[in-house]
Amino acid sequence: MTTATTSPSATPGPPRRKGELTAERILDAAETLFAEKGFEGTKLRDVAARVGLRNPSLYNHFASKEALYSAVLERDIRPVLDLLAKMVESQGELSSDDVIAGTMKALADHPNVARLVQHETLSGGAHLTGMLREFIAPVFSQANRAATMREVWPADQVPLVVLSLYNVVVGYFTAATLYREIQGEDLLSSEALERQTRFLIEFVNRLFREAPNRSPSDS
Amino acid sequence: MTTATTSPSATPGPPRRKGELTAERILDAAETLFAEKGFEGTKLRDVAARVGLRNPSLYNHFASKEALYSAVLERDIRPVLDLLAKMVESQGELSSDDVIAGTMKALADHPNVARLVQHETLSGGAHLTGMLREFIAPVFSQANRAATMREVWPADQVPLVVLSLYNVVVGYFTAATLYREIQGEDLLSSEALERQTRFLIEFVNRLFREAPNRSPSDS
Amino acid sequence: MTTATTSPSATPGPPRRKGELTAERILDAAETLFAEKGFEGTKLRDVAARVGLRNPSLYNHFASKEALYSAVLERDIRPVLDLLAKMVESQGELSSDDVIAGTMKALADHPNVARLVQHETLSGGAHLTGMLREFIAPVFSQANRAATMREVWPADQVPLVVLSLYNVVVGYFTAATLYREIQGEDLLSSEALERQTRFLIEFVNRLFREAPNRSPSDS
Amino acid sequence: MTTATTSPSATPGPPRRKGELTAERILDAAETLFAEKGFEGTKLRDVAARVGLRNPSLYNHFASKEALYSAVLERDIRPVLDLLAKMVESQGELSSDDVIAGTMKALADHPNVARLVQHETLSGGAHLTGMLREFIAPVFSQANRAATMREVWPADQVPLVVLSLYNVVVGYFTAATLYREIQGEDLLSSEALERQTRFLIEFVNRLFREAPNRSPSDS
DNA sequence: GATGAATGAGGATTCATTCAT
DNA sequence: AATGAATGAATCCTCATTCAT
Repeated sequence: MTTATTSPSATPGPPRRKGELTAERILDAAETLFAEKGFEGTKLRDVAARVGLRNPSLYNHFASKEALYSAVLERDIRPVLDLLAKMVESQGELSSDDVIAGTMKALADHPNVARLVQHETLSGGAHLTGMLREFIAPVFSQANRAATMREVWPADQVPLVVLSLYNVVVGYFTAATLYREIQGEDLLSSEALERQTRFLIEFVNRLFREAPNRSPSDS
Repeated sequence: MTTATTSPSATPGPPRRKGELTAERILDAAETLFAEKGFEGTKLRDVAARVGLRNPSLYNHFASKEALYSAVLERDIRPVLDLLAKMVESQGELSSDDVIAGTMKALADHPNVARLVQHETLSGGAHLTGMLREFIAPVFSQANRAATMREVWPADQVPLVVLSLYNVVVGYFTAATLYREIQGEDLLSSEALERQTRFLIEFVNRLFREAPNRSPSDS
Repeated sequence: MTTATTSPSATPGPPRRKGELTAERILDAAETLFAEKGFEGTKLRDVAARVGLRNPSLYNHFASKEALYSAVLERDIRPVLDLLAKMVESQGELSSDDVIAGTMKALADHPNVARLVQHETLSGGAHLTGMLREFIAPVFSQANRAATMREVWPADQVPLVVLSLYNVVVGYFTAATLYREIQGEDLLSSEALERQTRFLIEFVNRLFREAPNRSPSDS
Repeated sequence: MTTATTSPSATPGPPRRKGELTAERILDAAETLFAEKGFEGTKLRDVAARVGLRNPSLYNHFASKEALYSAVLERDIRPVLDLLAKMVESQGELSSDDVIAGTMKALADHPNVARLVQHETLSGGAHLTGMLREFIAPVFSQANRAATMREVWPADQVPLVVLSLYNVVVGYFTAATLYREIQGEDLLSSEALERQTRFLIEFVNRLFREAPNRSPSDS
């Protein structure tokens, strides 16, 4: 009906990457819905409808709802975690400001990532496959180490600072929808995102300031 | 069965109201499940099973799944919001430390509240009745006002501080389940909660500390 | 709630026929609903609500929904059939006008009877217990005999005349509800019922007129 | 399974539209059951079973039980009403005998129509869509006008004659099931239907015969 | 006699998934 | 690659009925 692939064998140029494109569009639609309604709340029919397909067509691209969900997580969360991992590793070369700006940029490009992660967090992360889990612990560990090095917070509170920062960053995106409805402002606009980035830098600055005489040019 | 009505006709103290108790237990079970799986992910059968009932019995106490969900939100969120509203109102009399400690205590008593709210936040809050919504905006407004008075943050970032604090507080409970699984520590233990409270006080302290000559001469 | 039998043992006069009255009121409510919605379409809850009772209270008066339905049929149809049977038997003494007027009066007193019978007729009469069935055949037979004696209609059409008369009489009440809604007139008002009675007399008159010279004073 | 698609790929004539056929068969099954048991008394499972389907498969063809019921009414009643409307309009060209014969033929082809209409009539016609309702009033009006022109019945009784005719025609089909069980004769056999048609013609004939000096000199 | 609570049976509906086309 | 049709499993919900109070 919608797709009228006239002749099945004539297009010579680009070998009809229509399939890939469709899969991508399915992922996009699924990302949006999974982010809003979670796994159980998302109906494949709605995903298909967003792409202009019927329900069963999704199975030409993904083996199951679970597979689709995993693919979304993989596609969306993986890059962010990779980025974080990279930042955390080469932490010596990057100022914390750079890390913040970089993270914010990564999340701003895929605002649904934060919401997907929140859903997983709420439900205990049953879907956070091992692959992804392996990333989280290291990231937290590294962050803990970095925070410890600042020698500002007592050891037993360092993980709480890290968790707080995590929540501030993630929560910003989580709250965006409701915030707009209640406060009337779009937290995902580029201005808002820039402001939040600036804010985060100052925010972290304050959290780790003090100590002897640590100037920002210190690290 | 579960309710130990000792003697069938003698209980003089509390008038036998097995019904109310059942409703309460249903709310408890529903709270737990809604908090973990969200509205769609929660099956009424599971709720009933937790109370030792069959599925249809729930309808003797709540008209529908929606009604049950609303009742849970109402019962759980309302008191917290009331508390917040009260605190925010009598802001002059309470130190910010008291507000923090009070809020933490309220949430610690009902750790699921934060998760329920997060679910609502993610899905756009379609279930947050107007009554409840009316509370949210004022609380944020008051918090904004209070934060503004500190004259620490520029006006356009005050809401971001407030939102961040909100996310830190709520996110702490949201992350508890996953945190335990990954970090092996129970954030809901009384020690952890006390630590978090202490941390939050210092946290806020730092965020609003009188700007210690923020590096005009510094950089 | 509704029934406030103040003291359980004091009323000396009439030995509290409240029970009977309740049963009667239940029958009334059930009659109305069964007539409108049929057996399956009628919910005991609705019946109870009409009497100001809760669902289970009906079981203090009737053993089951089936029993209640049978009781309604019994109470309502029986007298009409009895009347018909009596009329048909003593046909020599009654003019057809009297039979018509009598039947109409009986049905007018219980306008739901016709509708109950129609429901049974439509569904094949599974509930028309033997008792009631025994009545129908004789009534039709007698009516056939009476009609045959008029020597107006050919033998093979006599049953059709009888059936038609039956349908005219019963259908009048059946159509009342819809008729009012569409034509805006209440067929059950006393004026309408009188008019219909007069009409029926003339109607029958016409159907059986002709023949030699049968005058109304003939019989 | 049920549909004998002789060869799976050869049928040249009618383009394979198994779907439409299935929908048609569902309508058939639903018609039968709705006619007998009414809306509430009909279980979708039974409808599906008659077509050799499982319950949920019906939803591939009709959105809901209500939609299925409406579709049945629409499909079945509409043509009959259209026919009546047409007849009533071109009343000048058709003898009343033709109208009677035509109506009987239409109803004989779909004997369930009368029963469906009776169910609706009994329950107040909540399901008769406005579209269909619009037809009923005109048909009655036209019939009233036609009957009035005969100048046989007094004005206030004309609607009663029309209603009676309606009841005689519809009631014949309504009573068929029970009649067979009690009288042992099938009113829907072609002989019976022909006889009834003949009867109806004579019946109407008598009802509208020029008043043969109705016994002014008679009594 | 009335009712709150509980429930087995069932009924409409949804949904993920399969399969033939 | 897309889809109409079919379906098993499950879900929410209704209802008649029971029972203890």
